[in-house]
Amino acid sequence: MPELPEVETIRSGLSEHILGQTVQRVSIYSPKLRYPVDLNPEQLQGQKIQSVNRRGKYLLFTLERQQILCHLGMSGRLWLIKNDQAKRQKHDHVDIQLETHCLRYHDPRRFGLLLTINPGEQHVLLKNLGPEPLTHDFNTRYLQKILARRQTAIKQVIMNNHIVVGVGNIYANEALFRAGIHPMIACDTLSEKEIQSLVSEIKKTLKSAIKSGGTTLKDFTDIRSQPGYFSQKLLVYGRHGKPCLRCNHTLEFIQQQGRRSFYCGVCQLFRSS
DNA sequence: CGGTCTACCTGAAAGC
DNA sequence: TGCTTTCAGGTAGACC
Repeated sequence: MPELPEVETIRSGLSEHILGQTVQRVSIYSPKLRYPVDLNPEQLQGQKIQSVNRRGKYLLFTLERQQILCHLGMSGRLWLIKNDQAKRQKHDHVDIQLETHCLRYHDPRRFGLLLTINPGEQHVLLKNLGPEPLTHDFNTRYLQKILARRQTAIKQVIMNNHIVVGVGNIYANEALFRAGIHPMIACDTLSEKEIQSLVSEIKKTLKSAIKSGGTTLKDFTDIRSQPGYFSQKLLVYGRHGKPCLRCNHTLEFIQQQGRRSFYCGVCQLFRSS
């Protein structure tokens, strides 16, 4: 579900409310996520939350003696609920009871994860991640080098979190449209100008989505159940059959690696290699 | 190493 | 109405 802007929206919302709070109790109702939840309630109890950070689509909660790594997968959600409203529903898997609120992990499809990181440990899931797209480490020269030694469609490259983190199906489609690049073009045929434009549009799209509080398609909300408003600014995602907002040509979609790619055949001309 | 495909899981929507 | 099929925001790991 959530891509970088949605995770960032959750991170900043949580930060405002839970920093400095002490864990009162941890309840694991169902440990069956992508990996079994390995949080240790006894160890966590009494620890203060010092920071909430984000790496790609991962959230990292730093406590006094441990860190908690969290990924929301496709359908994971984190809610902050007031203590008196804490009645459990289907697919609520873990509660972290704090002083004023309960931090609740909910995930119908169970593709997410909640894992412990011990001090000094470099978690294997974080080890081989690419640069953050909103830092200078993600730049034209970097992407140029990567693209030159690969032979696959450009969309797959920008969705590969070993190359750049945080770009999922929605923002890959949006950024490619804004850069005028067809999703199926072989990545090693992009010009320097196109690569520059793509890097720039990825950054701009993500920043703009963060500003809007993320994208709500079906059910994304922030920790207070407010939807994100970037859905109203989507130019191609989910708009197949509708007119391109730039040239009026009817938008199309193709299946690519099992995922849908939405594009405008006029604004994003295909060329074979 | 790089590229492609599958599996993990549930629910909503579409198709019949 | 109800049964079946398809699809969904992610990504590690198996395979070639």
